Amino acid sequence: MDAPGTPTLDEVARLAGVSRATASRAVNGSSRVSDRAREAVEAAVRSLGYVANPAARSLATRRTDSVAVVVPEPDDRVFSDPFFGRTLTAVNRVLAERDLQLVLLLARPGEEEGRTLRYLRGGHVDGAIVVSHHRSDHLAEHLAGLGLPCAFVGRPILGADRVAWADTDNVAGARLATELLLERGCRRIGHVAGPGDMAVGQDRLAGHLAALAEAGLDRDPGAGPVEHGDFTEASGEAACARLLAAYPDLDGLFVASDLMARGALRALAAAGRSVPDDVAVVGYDDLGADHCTPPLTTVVNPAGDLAERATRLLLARLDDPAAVPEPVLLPPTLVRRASA
Amino acid sequence: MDAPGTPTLDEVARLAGVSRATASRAVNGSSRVSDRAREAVEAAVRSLGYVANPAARSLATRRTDSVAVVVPEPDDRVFSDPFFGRTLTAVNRVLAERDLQLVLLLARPGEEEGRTLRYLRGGHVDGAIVVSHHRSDHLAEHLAGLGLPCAFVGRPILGADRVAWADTDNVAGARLATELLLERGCRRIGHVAGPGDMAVGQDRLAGHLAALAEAGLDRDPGAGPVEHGDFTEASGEAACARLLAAYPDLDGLFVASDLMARGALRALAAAGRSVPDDVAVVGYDDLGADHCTPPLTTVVNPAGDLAERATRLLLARLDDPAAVPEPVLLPPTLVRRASA
DNA sequence: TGGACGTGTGGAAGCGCTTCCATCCGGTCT
DNA sequence: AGACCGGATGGAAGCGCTTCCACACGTCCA
Repeated sequence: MDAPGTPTLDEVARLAGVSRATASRAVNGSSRVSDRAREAVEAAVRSLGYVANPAARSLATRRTDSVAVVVPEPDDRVFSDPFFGRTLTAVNRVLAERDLQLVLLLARPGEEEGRTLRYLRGGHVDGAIVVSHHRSDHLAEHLAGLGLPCAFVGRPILGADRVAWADTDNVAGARLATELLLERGCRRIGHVAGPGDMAVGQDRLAGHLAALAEAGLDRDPGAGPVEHGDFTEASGEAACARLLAAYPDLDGLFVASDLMARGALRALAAAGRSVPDDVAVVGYDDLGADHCTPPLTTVVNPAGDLAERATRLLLARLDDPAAVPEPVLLPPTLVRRASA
Repeated sequence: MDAPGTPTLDEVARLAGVSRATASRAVNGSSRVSDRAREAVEAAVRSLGYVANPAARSLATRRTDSVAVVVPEPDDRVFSDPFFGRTLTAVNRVLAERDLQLVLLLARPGEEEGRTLRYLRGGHVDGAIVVSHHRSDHLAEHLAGLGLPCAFVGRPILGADRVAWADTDNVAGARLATELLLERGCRRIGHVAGPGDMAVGQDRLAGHLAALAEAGLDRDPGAGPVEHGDFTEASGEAACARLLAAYPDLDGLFVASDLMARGALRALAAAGRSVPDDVAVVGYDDLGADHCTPPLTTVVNPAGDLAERATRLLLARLDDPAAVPEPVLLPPTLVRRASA
């Protein structure tokens, strides 16, 4: 790992004519160092090209100065869904403010959360941010049990009271979307829902059904034009096709994510339906929605904000492990474009 | 970083009734351990839930068991260009075989390579894989100078003889693409090129020009219908628009990446040109090319293979630092679809 | 039967850093 | 002038692990 002649703090101290203790204090910007000593050390550091050995430092301080971002999704989704791009970008930016390194932990297909959990327990990181959490991964409970500081982007479906999290109010957002379709006069409204094992999928479905119920369009739970996707474009297309097959007279469609909505638009086009005239469509997320044809009316899910808030919650935990952070819940807003 | 009561190797050894040295050997699967001792240690590890402290291990072994992937691009490109997704997925898979952790190092906008270089020099990782390297980052030279084992995905533009790399033959690929357009009968062929400060941009341009020259369509270097983009969809659209404005009679277009080609198709549609009848288009990469309208004829750039080959080159270097690996150069192939 | 050899084991030395604690020093207060 | 104080400093312990080395103990062969 180190180049052969990597200088150590000892050599810096010797060159600067101070003890290793003082050199360490100078390097770490401690106050209890005279200007004279500090300058000597700084000069020595420069002339030797000294860089502290992170393993040694970490061993002594019991900190690693790095934070894991855990994404229990296959890599291809992470690198194709703009939601993750936004999220990781924001997390990275906030962590960089404090010189913390981001370590991306992806679930690899076919493996349980064992490997990830082992990594987190192994003391490789000071804390974790969990992004796309599913019911079955039990991450909130595991992490709370571990005592590892953590924060969730999106309310955890289990153990939400034991960890910090930031989310948008997905129930309210879905209600907004559905109400818009109702106002437009749609009466046979379908829903391409997110995964049933994620809070975001459940909440958007719940908000949608609540709005329908208020409008007197009750339906039996579990019945009606609802098909689940997994937040990929392909799943949105397939779900929409199933919906059209079962309910050919659909006049409105609420899709639980813009990426799925993009797939749905393709299915609608393939079925010869015009949007919004035959079927009005509302998406969710406002990620790439303006690049669809037609541009998508959607609910804003401020992924960057959310990630930043979650990261700051984590930072607060790192600063003061005793602090019990309040969850953050942001209000949704609707953006009207051409599709509804 | 550690939970308060994290068990140490000492406690494992005590519980197993052996010395710490033996416990260490057992944990690391050394051969020089009796079955009796090994089983006792394994039992102790299980009952205590022992996980080795990576900092301590790394300090003693001078290894970190992690590898950096360096991408000198802004995060938003990394998370939107499918090329990176493929690449990172493949690297991650190969590293996982050896239980190496991937650490993603993105250039943050507005900062020089200082931070990245500091990290690499700091001994945080055992080696590095560099993905989208530009002339000005001088990464090949820096890394070779550092003595840090590394491998490049895509031939480095400077210092290619000092580091390991894997690439496809981009000159040959561009030639293939251009020849196809020529065979089709195109005579006024434009090119949306990649960045001029990357080997891949230069090579694809060179192959294109070589094919034109062979067909007797020489042109002054630097002149003619060539516009550069930066491998984003938006830049492809803009470059194509510039091309159409300057050369309204274009009948063929070779675009140096599929993502840019997608943008180019949009520009062509906006200009009312039909593809392939008015303008035949060939892309490069075969990433999402089949999802374009019309589906894109393109040159296959096997991003996953490339990344895997580069990663294996790195692993070989890690196993035997003295080994001087041969560069890998894969042949390109053409995929015909509707656009040309 | 004695030496050579191989195998499993433990003691102990470090890896490079931080930080507690004792010490020292110059200045201030009484 | 002496006690006192606070800031700067160095010595040394220790973070948890690996690994060199020495040693004990059989085994095997001459």
